[in-house]
Amino acid sequence: MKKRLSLKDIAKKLNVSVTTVSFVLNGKGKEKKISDEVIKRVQDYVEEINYRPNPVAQSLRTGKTKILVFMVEDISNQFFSRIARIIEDIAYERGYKVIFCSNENDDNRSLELIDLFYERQVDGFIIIPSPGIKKRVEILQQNVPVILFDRFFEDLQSNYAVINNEKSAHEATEHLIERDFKNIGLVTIASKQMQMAGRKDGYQKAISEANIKENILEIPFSSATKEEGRKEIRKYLESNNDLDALFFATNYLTQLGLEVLRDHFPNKINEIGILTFDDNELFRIYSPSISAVAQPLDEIGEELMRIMFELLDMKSPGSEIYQSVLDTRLVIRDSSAAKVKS
Amino acid sequence: MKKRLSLKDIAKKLNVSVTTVSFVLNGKGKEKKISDEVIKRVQDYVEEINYRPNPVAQSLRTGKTKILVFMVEDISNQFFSRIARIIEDIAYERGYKVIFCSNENDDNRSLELIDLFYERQVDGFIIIPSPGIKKRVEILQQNVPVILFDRFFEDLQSNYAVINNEKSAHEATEHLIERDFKNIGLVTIASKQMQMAGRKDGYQKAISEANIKENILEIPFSSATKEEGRKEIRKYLESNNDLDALFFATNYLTQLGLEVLRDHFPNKINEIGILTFDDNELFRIYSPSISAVAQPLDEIGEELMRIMFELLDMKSPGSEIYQSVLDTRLVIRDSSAAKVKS
DNA sequence: CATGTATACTAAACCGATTTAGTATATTGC
DNA sequence: GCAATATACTAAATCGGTTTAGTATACATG
Repeated sequence: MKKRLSLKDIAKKLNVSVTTVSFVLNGKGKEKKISDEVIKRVQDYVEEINYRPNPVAQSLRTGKTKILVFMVEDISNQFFSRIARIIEDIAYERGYKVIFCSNENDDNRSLELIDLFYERQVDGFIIIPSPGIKKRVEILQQNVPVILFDRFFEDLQSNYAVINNEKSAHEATEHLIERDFKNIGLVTIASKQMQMAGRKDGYQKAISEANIKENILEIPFSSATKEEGRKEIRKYLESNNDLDALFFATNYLTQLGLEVLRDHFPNKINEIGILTFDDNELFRIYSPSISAVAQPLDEIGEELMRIMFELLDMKSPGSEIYQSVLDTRLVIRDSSAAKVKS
Repeated sequence: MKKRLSLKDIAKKLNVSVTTVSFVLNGKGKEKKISDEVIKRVQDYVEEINYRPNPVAQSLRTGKTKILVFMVEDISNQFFSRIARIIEDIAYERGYKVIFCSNENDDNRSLELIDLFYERQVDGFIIIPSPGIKKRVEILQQNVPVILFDRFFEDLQSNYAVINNEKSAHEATEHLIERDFKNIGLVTIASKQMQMAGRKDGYQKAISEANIKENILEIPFSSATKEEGRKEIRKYLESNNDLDALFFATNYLTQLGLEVLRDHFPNKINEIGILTFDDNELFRIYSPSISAVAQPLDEIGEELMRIMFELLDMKSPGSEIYQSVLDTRLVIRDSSAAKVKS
């Protein structure tokens, strides 16, 4: 494979200066008073040899890399990889590449990754922030476009696209109440993260409005291994025999819950109402199919990129703030059908 | 945020040359006869200001970007995103970043992406090749490390890490036979891709060894939308009422199959044996839990990266070929338990 | 005819590193 | 004491673009 050609080679071949070629390539021919004849010669030759400028050199000079970073908790999680896929498509259409990375919701990892990519001069960040990186985000967004999603910091002005967790959980709980469930348990994780708090609030609000009693299992975050989680849920179900519906605050918990039901309460699965936050294939295919609060993945992806391009097109970062709160969709399936009471 | 410092700034500050600083930073101080005193002064200052060389400039000069490309059909597919996660971790440990991209199993998209990233001077490619890119892979691998996975081209010498599809399908089918299933249907897609062919071969071999009759549904690849797929499977089940077990050749088909069973043959799910290629959460959690041929995701990821680093550490690309065929694990769950025949 | 202003281009600086090819001084060998 | 070698460092080229600041020529104007 022959060596790649450079501007210099082209210039030499055409007997013009590197500058001229560069101007033409960047569409500044007219503006820079290059004659039509030369413009055509350059364009034709460039076409002929299928020349493409070296992006690394361009990045060095311009400080722009046409690379965006998409940082989530764990890219192997459906929710994140689905959005990743959407973002990838939109980015490539505009000539941007995307580097995905997983921060494990760990502050140190997040900070390392941010530094790493900031150094690499990526053009923008889309981040699910781990709890303790507010300071870094604040500084970062003064230098480069940053958009948070899934959650944000209440006391930091920043760009974000999130869903309305409280409203969604409220509606979902109301749905269960409408379907005549009277003793609805919420299974969540003990976490101060805003999206979890919002879901809990929504649940509590609907419960108290209906004048029934709340019943919450908060699984300690530290003991959130699968085994521990299952144990907690099992204990909860055993000691709350009168529950007639379960609302799981994340898909992860729902999966644990379904396993527990299958393995230890096989009859209950068709007697108890089940509703989950975050939809995925599993819940659609499961038998019974599981009702779910579906986040609008396409919308989230599109919104994130819409904001990103607004920010990229602006001259001064930080001069305007974009904040989107999107609505979820309640997907009603068999698991929340009113049950025939025995 | 103050401007980032460059080698020049450091050199000026310390009254040495840029060259000296560069040598020290690259650990060539001793070799280049820089005095211990100067080495220390440079190191201390660099430490103090927490200087990190500009990776873009380094890339321009060295031609290396420390970026790898991981190209799969669709990054939002569990199978791929799980491997992506493993690769990400290993790569970062060695200072490499990974760009993930989805080729949709489309040749044009694959070629575009390859060109795009080759231009960007990425250091290596890990690729699930779409059917028609053999030529490009052949050329590519002469210039940069390339490893194929999931499938490869039979008539092209290349690095790859794949699983033994035939053996896996053979074992899986044997397992069903052992469990006393007598009329085992294979549901696959009509595709000449080697991994699909291998799975079919393994199934057929086991069937003929057991002296029972084969029964194959090949869903045309073109009509492989969800709706079409479900229709095909439904028709198949209706017209093959005597099937007592189903072996799905991909997890995608299994999902369709489970839906069809749930919606149209609700009793059959517990009467019929079910086995799937490619394990995932869904199958573990499903009720009944679904037996599966599990690809060793960690091993695949680790093997890919092991080979990648071998190739990266070599001076001349292409001087050695690495080919790995990994074994799968048969995860036996409830769906393949011997059924009580009525 | 001298001056001003378009036109059509180019030389050279620059981005920030790495690396080759030196140079100046000190030390060693004979 | 003088050439050869080692030591300790540096100037400048290079990677491949973009961009600033010119230059040379043609043409118009008073």
